[in-house]
Amino acid sequence: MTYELQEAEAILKPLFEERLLREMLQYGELKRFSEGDLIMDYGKYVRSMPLILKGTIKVFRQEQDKEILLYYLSDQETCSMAYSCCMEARKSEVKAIADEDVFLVTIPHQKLDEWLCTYPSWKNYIMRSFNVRFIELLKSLEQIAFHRLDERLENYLREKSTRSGSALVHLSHQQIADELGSSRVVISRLLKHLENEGRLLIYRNEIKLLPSF
DNA sequence: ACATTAAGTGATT
DNA sequence: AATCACTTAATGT
Repeated sequence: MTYELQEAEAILKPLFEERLLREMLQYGELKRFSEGDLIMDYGKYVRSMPLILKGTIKVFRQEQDKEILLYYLSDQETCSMAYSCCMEARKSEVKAIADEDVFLVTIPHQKLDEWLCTYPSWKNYIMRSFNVRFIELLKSLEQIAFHRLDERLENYLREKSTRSGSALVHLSHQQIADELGSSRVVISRLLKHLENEGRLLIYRNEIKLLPSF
């Protein structure tokens, strides 16, 4: 057994029952991507569903000329969009890019549906994934509907900071603008304002959140 | 020293 | 809150 298989097995073991785990390793394909790699693009047929073993993926959606970040996928998560796409053999409506090095296993579409009937742990996993994404979507809907950009920016920075466990967030104003669906100029202004209030410090490509944040 | 990229700012919509 | 046009500052070669 290769090292890759062992690694995959170790990660999946706590999630699924033994027989499903065997099938998964038998029919699934293990893939690795490096930071920045294009994993899925608009218009490509989705014939398998990825299950992330390690790393983070950003999922985007394009509407006219704008592109917005839909969500991140991380360890042990799967893409609900991919699920519905490949069940109906539709083309991808999203683009996925590796945010950091990614190790994943792809489940062929025939198995998705088959396992749903045979393995309770698979059904639970799929249901939970949909639920997690749904809750998250409700949250971002609430953010957009009820909070102004300055509040969203603060929440965004807070999340980045706690996620990385550091008060230093290394992102350019442009990157932040892209993720919040705003423009660089606006983000720069809001950040400047927060800096004047003494709540953070701005460096090049880096923002330091002060204790008062 | 020069080019490139990031950030700051006033004016306009 | 977005866009434009322009400036200033930081970094890379």
